[in-house]
Amino acid sequence: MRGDSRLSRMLHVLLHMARHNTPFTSEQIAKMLGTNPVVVRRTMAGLREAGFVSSERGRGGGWSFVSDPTTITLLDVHRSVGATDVIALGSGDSDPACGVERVVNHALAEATGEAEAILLRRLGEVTLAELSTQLDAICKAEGWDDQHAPHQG
Amino acid sequence: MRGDSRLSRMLHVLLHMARHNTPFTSEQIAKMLGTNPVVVRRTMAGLREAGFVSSERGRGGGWSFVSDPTTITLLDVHRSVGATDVIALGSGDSDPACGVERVVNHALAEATGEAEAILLRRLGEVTLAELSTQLDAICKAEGWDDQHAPHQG
DNA sequence: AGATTCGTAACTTACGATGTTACGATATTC
DNA sequence: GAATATCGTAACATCGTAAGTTACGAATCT
Repeated sequence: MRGDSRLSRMLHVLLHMARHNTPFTSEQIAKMLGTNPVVVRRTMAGLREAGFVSSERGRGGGWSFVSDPTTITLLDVHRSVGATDVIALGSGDSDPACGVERVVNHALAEATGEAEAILLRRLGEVTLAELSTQLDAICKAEGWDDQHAPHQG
Repeated sequence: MRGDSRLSRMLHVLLHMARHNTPFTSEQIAKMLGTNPVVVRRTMAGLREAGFVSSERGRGGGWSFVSDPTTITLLDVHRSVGATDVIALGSGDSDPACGVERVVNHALAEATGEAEAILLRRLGEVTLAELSTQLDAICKAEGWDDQHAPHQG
């Protein structure tokens, strides 16, 4: 897999957490995502700042979902993990004297701007609650219990 | 500037070349782009394979535009430079057993897929000839001759 | 006090685009 | 045919970002 996996990972975690009452430790989440507890804390710090989760230290501590899944969109999560530019097509100088560069920059900005706008709009249209509903359908169709579904990734 | 600048740079070069008859050396192009002749050759090799330009070795050699600007779209150039995924939002495992991951992957693929489709469509709708026409307008409005316009970038 | 768990700094690794050096191949000029 | 100009390409270095790792301090519970 290439690029930034933070959004994907955090959605994964949030979906699980929104369906359980007990806190998850960074260790557990790291196993769930196939990564390291420090990476989990680092990434989830953004979710905490956004108010989506809380963390408690010490024995019995861990991460808890403390918000309303119907109000959190994928865009909210995307922003909370501190993602930068999603579209990697750079234009050159931002204030070019060269007319050629100005024409090129403008054409590229048109295309990438619209694509990025669409992406953010789509992310903003989907809530965690909607994903959870989709998950219900899968669990039911395959006779799964979310708690015991396999977790290779 | 962040990300991949190859498309931007190659459009810059192609626009210049399409308006002149003499070949450009890698050295000249490198100065134009603020980079290195080797980078120019490396990137323009893709344009040559696509049939948009040709290169000649030895004294008096260099790069020449050998195609029709009305038939080359920005998408053609984008593809010829060997660009990979433009949208950097990765999903996790491509064939996950975990239902949560399947739901997340699907939601992200929907959003990024549509954004990428829009981007490619837009790039495919603009030809080099159209950019050249826009450039004519700028040159005329500002009393420029393309040959002598400044080239800081 | 001891165990658990998060917070965070510091360092390393991985990867792709870019930059640089070096040298060989080819074409022109004299 | 020697000198020069120019591309072709390999090899290596640099840079930015996400990710992985180690280490240790802070907080909380038993």
